[in-house]
Amino acid sequence: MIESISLEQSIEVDASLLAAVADPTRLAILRQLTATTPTCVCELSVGPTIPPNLLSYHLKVLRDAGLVETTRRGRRIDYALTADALDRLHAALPRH
Amino acid sequence: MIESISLEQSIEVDASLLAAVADPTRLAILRQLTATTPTCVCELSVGPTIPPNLLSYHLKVLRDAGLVETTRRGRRIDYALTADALDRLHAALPRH
DNA sequence: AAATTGATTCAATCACTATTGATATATAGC
DNA sequence: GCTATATATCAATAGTGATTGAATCAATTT
Repeated sequence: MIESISLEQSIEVDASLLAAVADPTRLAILRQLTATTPTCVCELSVGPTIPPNLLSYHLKVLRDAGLVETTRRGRRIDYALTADALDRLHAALPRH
Repeated sequence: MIESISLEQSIEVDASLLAAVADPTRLAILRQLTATTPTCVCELSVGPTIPPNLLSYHLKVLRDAGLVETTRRGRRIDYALTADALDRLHAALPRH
């Protein structure tokens, strides 16, 4: 199977994983969840005045990337990092 | 100095650093430079048929992010990772 | 069961980034 | 000096992602 010149599958996957965190709002969310997890959406403070629907959008991007997962608690929804989130992110970057 | 709710400076900086590598072409370049550095532009193979000016554009994004640096060798221009490129990238991600 | 709270979804717009095509610059060889 | 090679820059377009505003859904409270 000749694969020499084309972009490998893992590159596309890794690049889109990195894209999921290459945004100030989402990186802030990720850091906050790394520090204290799980955290309900209402307690995430990632900026002066980020509207709830925009926060929802960014959380969805992180969910779709498999970096966070949710559990409902009453009317709250708690967000937590997935088990392999940080490993997968670091693995996407080259290491010397 | 009250800083509680706003996005910290480092978040914006780190997010844009990650954005520089959150692209399949640039991630491929970065990996190739990690493996064999320095490498002249003409020897970078990051896709089936990437036009030279597009490659130039992506290299400029990496240069502007301070991730790569150049040295001229005849009519060639060699690209190499900067000394702290990989450290800065990993530092931008949270670690458990 | 109506009202409230916490969060998501949808459609539309705005903003940014990647790509293309053409032109320019620098070095080397003839 | 002219031509060819290697790379970069510029302007325009296309494509993608973030933001906004309105509407919806689910769980709780009264």
